[in-house]
Amino acid sequence: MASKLPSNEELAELFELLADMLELDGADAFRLAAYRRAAGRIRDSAVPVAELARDHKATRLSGIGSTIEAKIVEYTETGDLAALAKLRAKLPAGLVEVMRVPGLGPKTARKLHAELGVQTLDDLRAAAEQERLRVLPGLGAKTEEKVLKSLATPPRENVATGRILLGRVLGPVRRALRELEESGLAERVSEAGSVRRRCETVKDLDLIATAADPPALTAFFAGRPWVAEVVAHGPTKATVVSHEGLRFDLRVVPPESYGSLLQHFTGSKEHNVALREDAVRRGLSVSEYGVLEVESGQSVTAASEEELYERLGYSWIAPELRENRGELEAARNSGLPELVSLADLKGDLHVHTDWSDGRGTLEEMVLAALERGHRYVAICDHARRLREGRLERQAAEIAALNARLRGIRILSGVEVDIRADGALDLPDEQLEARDWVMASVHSGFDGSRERLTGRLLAAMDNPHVDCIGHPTGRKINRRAPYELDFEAVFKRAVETCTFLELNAQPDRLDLTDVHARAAAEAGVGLVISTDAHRVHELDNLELAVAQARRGWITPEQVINTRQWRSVQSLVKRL
DNA sequence: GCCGTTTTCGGCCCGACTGTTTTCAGTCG
Repeated sequence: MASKLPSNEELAELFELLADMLELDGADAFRLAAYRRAAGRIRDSAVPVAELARDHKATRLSGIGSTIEAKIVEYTETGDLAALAKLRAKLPAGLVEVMRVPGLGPKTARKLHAELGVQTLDDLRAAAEQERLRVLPGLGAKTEEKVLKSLATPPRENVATGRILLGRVLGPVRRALRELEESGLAERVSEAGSVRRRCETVKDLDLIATAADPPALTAFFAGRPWVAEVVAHGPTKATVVSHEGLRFDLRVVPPESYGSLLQHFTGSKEHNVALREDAVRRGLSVSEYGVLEVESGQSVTAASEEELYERLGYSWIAPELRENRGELEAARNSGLPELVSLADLKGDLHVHTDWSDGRGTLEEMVLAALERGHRYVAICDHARRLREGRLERQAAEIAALNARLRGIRILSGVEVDIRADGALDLPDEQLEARDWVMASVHSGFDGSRERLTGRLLAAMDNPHVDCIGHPTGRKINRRAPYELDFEAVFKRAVETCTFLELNAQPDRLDLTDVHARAAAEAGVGLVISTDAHRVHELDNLELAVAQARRGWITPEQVINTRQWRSVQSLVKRL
């Protein structure tokens, strides 16, 4: 049957909803955790889990057992789950939102529904306004006040996408860290949380420090000129909001448990839970303060993360890997990959100029690339803007600049559109004349999975196409990726020696960490490039490197860690 | 519901904070 299979995202949301509803229904907490873990696992998977389930292979993923596999099949075949329908009949759907109001939870929401008939956020607001919440045991005037405040402040739409692009926060975070270091009041300072793990989007910015005089440090921090609002300010903790609207959380911790606390606040939650579960099996109890040997009652603190991981039998794990995607096992068996770093990259293979929609001139972009230490840069303006002899004129200008400049090789590249029928918007003779060809989809994103996969396969079959640009077309927070048969794409990429891009635009980061990892495991060569349209966007490279590191990518798996001569030896031959 | 170098049954991370409470349940990260 060729009917459309649900995407991983759709399945993940399905099981999250099921968990939410079960939670309201008072189901066993471990059962909920199991559904939520499975949802995360499905979202993280690079292959369509619906397909795996159909073939009875989904249980190979840890966290997915026969019950959940059966539910995936049921959903695929019927479009719904009987379990969910039963819960829907019992509980109003709006109650899930009520449960998510800060300070409330499943137990309280259920009580509100049973005792006061609350079904929606509007019901909740009315009940709080009429001071009816306080009649319930465990709730009081404070709760009413809190509920009304959180219902009034953020418009609901923004809550869903309240995550900020990594590219927007790295600068402000570094500024804050530098100021803390230069204040003379801090001994050790580090970023923590999701920004330290270099997640593609983040919510709060966590900072950790040690200091001889903690209150002086938090006071210093709360008094920075870029602080627009001090949300909380105590002797060891300060929460502030910057003028850019970024929320910073500084914690000052005792030096002897710096390692434990940094590890704890770096997360992820999933990583920490798995680490602690594993420790329990070994008779150890891990908390943010140290490691307790349960039997002897002996407790040790860890001043560094290295010490902590070593104590638990692991080698140190790079923050980007801490997502419970196999890193703990690898760290126990000395199987962690050597991760690619920014310094490994020798050149940028996707840069625009004002020959198309870029803002910098050819020379400005090239000089900026040279300043950043690149040995080569591929100028890849849009082919549709280089008609009527402009492509050849640009090639001449590139040749002239190459003759004039030392230390960097300018490649005459081009970015061609992959049209709806898979054809490219430049004839083969013109492609052949260029040093480097990126092919990308810029239209028709809403086509079927078969159709978009077919377009990419056709582009890869072209003998002049070196690399597929931003392969899934997603824009974080704005546009979902188009659906692809990744297995087929990876296979064809290997067969045709076509590379796949890991695009560094802050809202693209495409391929994602998960797909980059799957591609590399399939043997696909990856290109990490900026797609820069302005000089300063050349600095975005580090965002894509971070994403690659989150995908376990090694320097060897990235094509542009090599000198141009070696890259040339890897591209497809006619 | 998942899972197994103590287990196919009986476990499943840990601590802080809050509001409402005289010892704690619920929520949060």
